[in-house]
Amino acid sequence: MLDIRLIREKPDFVRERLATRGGGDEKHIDELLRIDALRRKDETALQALNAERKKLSKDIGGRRSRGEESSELEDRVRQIGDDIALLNEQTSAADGQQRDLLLQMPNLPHVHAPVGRDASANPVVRVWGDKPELSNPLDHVALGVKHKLFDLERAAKLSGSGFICFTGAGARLERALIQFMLDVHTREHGYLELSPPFLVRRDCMIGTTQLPKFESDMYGLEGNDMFLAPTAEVPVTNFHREEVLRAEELPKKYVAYTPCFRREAGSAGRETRGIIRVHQFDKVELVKMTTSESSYGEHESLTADAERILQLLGLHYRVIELCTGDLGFGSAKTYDLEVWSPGQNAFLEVSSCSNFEDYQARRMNLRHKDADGKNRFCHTLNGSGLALPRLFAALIEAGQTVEGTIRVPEILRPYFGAVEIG
RNA sequence: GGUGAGGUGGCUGAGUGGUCGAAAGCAGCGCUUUGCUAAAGCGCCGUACCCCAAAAGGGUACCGAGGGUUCGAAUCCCUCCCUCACCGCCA
Repeated sequence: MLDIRLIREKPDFVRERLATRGGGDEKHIDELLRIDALRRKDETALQALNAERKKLSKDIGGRRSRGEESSELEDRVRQIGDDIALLNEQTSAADGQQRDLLLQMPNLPHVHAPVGRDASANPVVRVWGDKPELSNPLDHVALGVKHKLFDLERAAKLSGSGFICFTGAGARLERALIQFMLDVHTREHGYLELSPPFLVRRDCMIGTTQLPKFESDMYGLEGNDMFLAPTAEVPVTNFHREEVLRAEELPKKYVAYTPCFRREAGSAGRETRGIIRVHQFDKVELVKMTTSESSYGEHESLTADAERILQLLGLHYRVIELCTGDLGFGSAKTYDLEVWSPGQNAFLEVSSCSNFEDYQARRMNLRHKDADGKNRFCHTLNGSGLALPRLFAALIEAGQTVEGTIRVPEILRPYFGAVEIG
């Protein structure tokens, strides 16, 4: 969430930055300023009353211990107590309103973020590799059916549409990719592997900004106030919530494999063919916690770490930067990695690498000591490294041969156990 | 799920209604002493917010969380969360 002091001191700057998102959030700044001013006025008055009560109560204690009369003092304090109760209610109401508004307000896009309305304005940052030359390539659904890599009809019988059941070589390829990616990130890129819970508390979902605004996209548990994590970002970024980290232990670098659960409410019929958009999918996620000074450098290297997977697999991809209108709620800067899908003749998003600056950290109260011993909010970053179903789809489409088999990249051999499917 | 014991500052740990934001010790920082190391002595050493143009300074809140009792709560009562032990159940 945004720093109320920044809003107070530079409201025009905040308004201008928010306006680049095009979501109309800048309109709430005046309301926020009004509530903030009211809150501070009431808080000051409340503190004066508390000080008076504190002093008088001590006087009463002193008088009583000397056996003196104190009833008129007690009456006065009782009166003050009533005033305090009233003011207290007002200030905490204002405090709650302020917090609610701040939680609904997205992060400020970085000042250098490309300005644009939607995805069509996202600039391509770089391209790696070339499109494979395939004549009349099959798409991943046809390949999946042909080689019995997954069974969508039976998955629907179990859980409805939008679920995958990988089968045979498909299940093995899925597992091989997970293991391969975890090994690269832990052994070559220096991330510490976590295997976190998949169910998380409401506070964690607020911390990483899935809540309160996007609750309808989440799977919640009846009677438990817990949620199925929509991404490992939630448990991993919240791992150090409410902690004060030492500067020398930063950056923290974590990698985690988890399944991800998303209702995808409202997206029925959109990109829903095959395994491209589903309610449950596997993902390997990268998370970093850094200082404000190093976060943008760490953002570049995190993105490079995710790209490395596609390079090792020999898959053609491009990196785009999200423009202000397409940027995620909590992000200040995001690169998306898009892998080439020969079957669909399109690029598929397989990773989104974001710098949240201190936006999530402020919600989670995640801080670190700086050189002066002061507590400062960390910067948090994350990126998929990578998301499985789309990677899987691109991989089998790109690997298909004229003989009708699917070539598996050499580097997966130790994990998959074979170089070919079919 | 049941019963019992607990949750106090970076750590250990005292504190059962007032002068307690909290003893003491450890760790940390500064100074003094010292041939180095070590030791000793003295001082400093929580967080958030509010007031103040700012600094200096002042103030309020916080002893797991939230309510309640009281003139006054770390301390008494209630609910919840968490930890530990035992029982039940169980991969």
